Amino acid sequence: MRISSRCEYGLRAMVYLAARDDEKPVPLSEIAGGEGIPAPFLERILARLRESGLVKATRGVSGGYQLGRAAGAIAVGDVVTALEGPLSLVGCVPDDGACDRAESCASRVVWRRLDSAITGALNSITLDDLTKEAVPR
Amino acid sequence: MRISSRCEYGLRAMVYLAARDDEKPVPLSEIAGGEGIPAPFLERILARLRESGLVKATRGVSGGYQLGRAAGAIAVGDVVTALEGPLSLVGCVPDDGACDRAESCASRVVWRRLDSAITGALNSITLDDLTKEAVPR
DNA sequence: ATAATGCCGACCAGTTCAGTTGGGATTCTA
DNA sequence: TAGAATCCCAACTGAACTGGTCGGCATTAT
Repeated sequence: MRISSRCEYGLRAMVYLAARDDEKPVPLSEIAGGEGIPAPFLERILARLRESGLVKATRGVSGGYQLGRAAGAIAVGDVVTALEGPLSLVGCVPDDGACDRAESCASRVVWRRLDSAITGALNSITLDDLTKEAVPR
Repeated sequence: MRISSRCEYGLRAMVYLAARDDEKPVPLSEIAGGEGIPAPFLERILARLRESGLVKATRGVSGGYQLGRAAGAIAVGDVVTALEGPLSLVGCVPDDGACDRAESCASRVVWRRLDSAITGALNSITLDDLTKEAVPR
C-alpha cells in the first residue's frame, strides 16, 4: 500500500500554489523547478487537477496555474481522490451487493474501519492548514 | 488506493482458520472451497503467511494449515504487512534522510498522519476480535 | 504402494506507473 | 504582426505489479 508519485507530486504542487498565493498565475515551469518534479509529468498531473476544478489555468504569456478555490476549502482528500480516483479500498465497502457473502464476511469490518480512518485523516486537513504548518487536532 | 485481492483473500483465509480452530490442520482445498478463492492462488498467499510465521503447515495426508499462534495474538496489520510488504505510504515517512527537503516539506505531515491512522486501525483488531464479530472500540 | 496433501518455480495476459516526445493552441508584448 | 511564453493533448515506452495458471516434486498417513 503505497502513495503514488503522481499523488505525492500533486499534493506538493498544490501546497506550493497555496503558499505562493497571489493574484498572478504561477507557470508550470516554476512549480516543477521549485519542487523538483519532471515538468511534463507534472503537466499531466495538473491536467487532472484542473478537470476536478482544484486548479484553474491561464494560457499564454504570463499565464500559469492558480488554486481553483480558497486554500481553506480544499482538503487533502480532494487532491488525493482527484488524482487517484475514488479511494475505496475494496469493492465491497461501498456497495453492499457486490459480494454475496457480505453479511457473513468478518473481514469487511476491517476494510470499513480502515476506510473511515483514511478518509477521516485526509479530509480533516486543508491546504491552508498545511501552509500554516498548524495541522489541526 | 486499493486493497489487493491477495490481501483480501489472505485475511479471509486467516479468519477462516481462526474460526475453525481445532487441533487438526485444515487442508488448503477446504479453505479455498469455503471462501471461493482460486486454490493455486491461495497456495501462494499461504506461502507468504507461512514465511512470516502467521500460519504453520503440515504436509502429507490429513495435513493442512493452522494459525501460527493464538488468534488473539495476530493483528490484522500483521496479515496485511506479511502480504503487502511494509505499509509505508511514501519513502520519506520512515526515513528522514530520504528527501533533502524533508524539513520544509509540508506534505510530509499528511503522510505521517495518514500512516498512523492506517497502522492504528489495522493493529487494533485481532483475528480473535473478528471471529467474535465484536470489534473493539 | 498409493493417495492426499503441501512446496516450488516458470509462465502469462492485462494493467498501472512514471515518464518522454512531439506537436499543437492561445495570449501577451514588442 | 511576429515571436515568445505558456498551457493543452495524444501517443509512446519500459518496468513493475496483479491475478492467476500449470506442471512437477516432496512428504506423510494408511
